[in-house]
Amino acid sequence: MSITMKDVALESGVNISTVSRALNDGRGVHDATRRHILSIAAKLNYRPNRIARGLATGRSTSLGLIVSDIRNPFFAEVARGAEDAARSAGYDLVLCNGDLDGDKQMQYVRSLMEKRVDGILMNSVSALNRRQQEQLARCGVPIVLLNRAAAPKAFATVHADNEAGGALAAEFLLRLGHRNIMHLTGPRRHGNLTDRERGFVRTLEQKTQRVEAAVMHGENSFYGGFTLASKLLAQQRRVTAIFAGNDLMAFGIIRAILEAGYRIPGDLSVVGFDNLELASVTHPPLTTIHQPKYETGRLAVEVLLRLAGTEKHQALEHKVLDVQLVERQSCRRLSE
Amino acid sequence: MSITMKDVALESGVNISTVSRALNDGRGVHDATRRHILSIAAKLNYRPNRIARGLATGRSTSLGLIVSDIRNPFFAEVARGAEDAARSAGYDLVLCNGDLDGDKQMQYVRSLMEKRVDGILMNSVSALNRRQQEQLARCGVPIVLLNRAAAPKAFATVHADNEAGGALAAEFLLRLGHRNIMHLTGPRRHGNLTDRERGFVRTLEQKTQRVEAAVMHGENSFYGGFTLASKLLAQQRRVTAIFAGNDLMAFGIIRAILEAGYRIPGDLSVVGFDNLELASVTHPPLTTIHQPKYETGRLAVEVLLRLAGTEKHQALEHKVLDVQLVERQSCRRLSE
DNA sequence: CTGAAAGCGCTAACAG
DNA sequence: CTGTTAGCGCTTTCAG
Repeated sequence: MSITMKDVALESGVNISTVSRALNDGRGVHDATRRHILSIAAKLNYRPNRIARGLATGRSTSLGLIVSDIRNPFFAEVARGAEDAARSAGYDLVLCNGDLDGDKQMQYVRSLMEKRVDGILMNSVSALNRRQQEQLARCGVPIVLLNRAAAPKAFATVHADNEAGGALAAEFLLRLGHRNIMHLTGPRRHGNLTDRERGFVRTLEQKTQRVEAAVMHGENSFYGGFTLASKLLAQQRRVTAIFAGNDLMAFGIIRAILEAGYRIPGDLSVVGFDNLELASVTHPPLTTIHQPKYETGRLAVEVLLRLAGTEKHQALEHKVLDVQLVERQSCRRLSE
Repeated sequence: MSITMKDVALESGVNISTVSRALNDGRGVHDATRRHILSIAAKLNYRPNRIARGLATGRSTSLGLIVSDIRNPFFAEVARGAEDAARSAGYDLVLCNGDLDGDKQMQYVRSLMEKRVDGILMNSVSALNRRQQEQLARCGVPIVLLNRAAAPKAFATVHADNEAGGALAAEFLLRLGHRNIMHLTGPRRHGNLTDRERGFVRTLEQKTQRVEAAVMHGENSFYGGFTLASKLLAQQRRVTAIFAGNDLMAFGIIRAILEAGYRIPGDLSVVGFDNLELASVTHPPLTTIHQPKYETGRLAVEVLLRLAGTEKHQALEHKVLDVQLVERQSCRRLSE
């Protein structure tokens, strides 16, 4: 079929193992023979078969990336960072959409392990039950998570400081004079969103007594935000500001508010989380908490590759990235 | 290290090849022995090594997906469709970001071929020069493109009817009474965008004589749209409507218009292309040409898998998917 | 510095 | 229906 090392060896008049050495590090091969072999390989247009190489070495030079849904712009950004980092290290990335479904995620993990990936980057394990998490923890492949781990010693993690971000949002809204604030977010027990919620609620509670803050949980998506906000507006509660679990939900919230005939920030202020590129395209442009998404993906594979290098998959790193408030035009100062 | 077929064979008291048969189709194995082997395999928690399998069979059960940039929501949607289809056929998807860069794309192709992927899904080949395209055409792996092929006999294709979409946009704007229309789009010679432009311009030209239509080319991104529109507005030309190459650019255009103090659709109408989920979140909601993105990805993988099945990679299919106008609130009828 | 040889884990004839 | 036997293409000791 295609050109193999054997062909190159035959043509070069050397042994196949010499070809192997020449083509890899090149160490321990006479410089002249190495150059000769290289030129023959080029002439024959030799292409290594990485899958054979993988069988022999036990490594596949590929990584798995399991995100909830690549259509979520946050994950797309992370994926890009991850792919760039993987690629520049010679690895490639297998994309998986876990849909926040424990069984589906485990299927992906199994499939990736059968392909002998050298590491797995995972969105979150909060959709997995106890048994699944343990199974994952001792699967023999390094894993890094994109949210805070429940069990810090089981997995490495790389994520933004979600709790601080939630606190930032709360402080900002309080500073503007808001006292009736809702938090519309995704499902309970969703790693990162839960941390944001905690930071937000805690700050509200400790900063002042006469604050009404309530949380509504829904689907983590554009439609989830839309639905939640529609429900809220129908209740006619006196709310002056909304903190969304993320920008995607904020977009849905904005849409619902505008469709209901209210104005932003005139009637309602809203702040998001993520700082997606499109956060500046809404009307009004969205005030939001910025987190370094691309960087998260990049860092996560760097950590992963470091783990994949060592024999012991220990020395788990836990990187937390800074967040910051990006003030645009979706919030207003409340008159006394 | 891990459990292999040999272990299962030893434990079951049969030959390794019987294990192989039992674990695969199961044909030609006595039902009782098969069940026995399966139970042993389960007990031992046996996991097949797909990379060894790949070496033996010559197939890897994985596909490559090369898109410009997964952060482009259009590609994210396509990728999701592709991944779902691949997964349900037992294949997995290797993600690559080609960045519209010919050399980078070819590097990806080479890397994918070294991993012996069974097929490649590619955004476009218009960034490749003649030599690269030919090289690609005879690389021995089935390829399907996501835009109209310059050489229809070299690659299979799956894409929306971009030319019809461009025509649709033109007809719509003309029907509303617009006569001074600009088309702001991405780089020249960008497969799909070029087709849209052609349909748009052709329709304008043949429907009426006294129409001014001009095209401005820029970067295919949010910022590209923003920049182009800013430039246009600075020129003070009398334009009443803008057709954007796609929604992402339309978002940038909208942002620029609003920032310059104009109103949509009061001062300027704009229509996009793609119908991204977020097209309904802008203010005003964007009128756009819908194309089936998820479906495109799904179909493309199906075509690819069909090609991967046959020995001869011929019988190239060319699927064109319908588009349609989605009227929202970013366009107005011109008073006489 | 180079060659010979064993083997990674699985499949696929070919016999029996 | 099952066992034997070659490999798939490459790496990696171990000798020379």
